[in-house]
Amino acid sequence: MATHAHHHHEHQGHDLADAAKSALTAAGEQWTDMRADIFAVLATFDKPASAYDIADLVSQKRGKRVAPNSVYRILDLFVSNNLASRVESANAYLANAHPGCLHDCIFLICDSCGSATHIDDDSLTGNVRKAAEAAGFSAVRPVVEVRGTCADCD
Amino acid sequence: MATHAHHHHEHQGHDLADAAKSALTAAGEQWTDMRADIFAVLATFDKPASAYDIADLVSQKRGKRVAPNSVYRILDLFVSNNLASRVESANAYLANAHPGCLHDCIFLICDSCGSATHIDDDSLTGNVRKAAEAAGFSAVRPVVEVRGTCADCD
DNA sequence: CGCCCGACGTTACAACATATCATTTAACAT
DNA sequence: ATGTTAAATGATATGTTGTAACGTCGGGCG
Repeated sequence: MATHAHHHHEHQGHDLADAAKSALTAAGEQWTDMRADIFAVLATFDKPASAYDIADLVSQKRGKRVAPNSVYRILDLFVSNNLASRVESANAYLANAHPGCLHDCIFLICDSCGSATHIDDDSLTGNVRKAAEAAGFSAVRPVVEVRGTCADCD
Repeated sequence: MATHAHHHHEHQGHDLADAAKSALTAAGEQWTDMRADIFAVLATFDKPASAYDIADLVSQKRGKRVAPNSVYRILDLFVSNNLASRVESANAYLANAHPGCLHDCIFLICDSCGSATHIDDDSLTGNVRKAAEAAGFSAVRPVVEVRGTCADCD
């Protein structure tokens, strides 16, 4: 794997794991071996990873079966703390490249190769929030995803 | 439930079923008893209905087990022809109040009561499409949903 | 009639998610 | 060090959602 291409403020590899650890501990949660392993595996994916995918890989890595429910517990924790996002239209998860920094994420998922790219557009998601609030909704959490075909698969 | 509030151009009840039938036949598809039953059941819901919910109700209605499989097939057909929409964040389906008329729908789903409301905002979804296309995606299908708490549950 | 094709039935299974309770580990006071 | 408590994880079971594969039935058409 290449070493750097440090772009604007995104982490990757060990750097990313460190950032995740910091964000989680800053939130008063523990950074356990299990959590580290699950995060590490999740971070290797460039497409949304299902809890079962992760469970399998972590099981291999540890030489001991890790049950899906353990993975779900930790993924939920990650999502709550912005270390990861759930991609609703894929029933799967992605590591967040900028833990601790919170956005309403927009995901583009390629129906052909399954890869996902992530864009932030706060004005766009802000408008989604506004529209929901105008309709009387509160505590809103936008889910903005786009299914389509990526440039590589075109 | 109130009786009317005929707003701009939405169908309901028998009227809606008729519109659905027209739209489907216009697309060269058949309007069978099974399809009519499934659509009728789907249209009774004011919250996203799972394929299994529908299967159960249609089974009752017909006095004969209808397998989820059959329901999925027909729901897929409905979705393809704009008679219904899939709500990704709920793994469930909603009848479309204006069959034949195509929009990128925005759904607001209440986490408390589960009800869903539907809004159209073509400029908003248009911007989502544009953002995806700017990122090199084609044949895009926006998924814009908002989880939150509705006014009634507030 | 014989053929094809679309719709639906049947069965089986794969994939995703949660509930419940037991066990282990960490934190901390005694 | 040891007991107490709460958090984290393990184990098992089950519930929910979604597909695959193939069989049957009935209508349209040569």
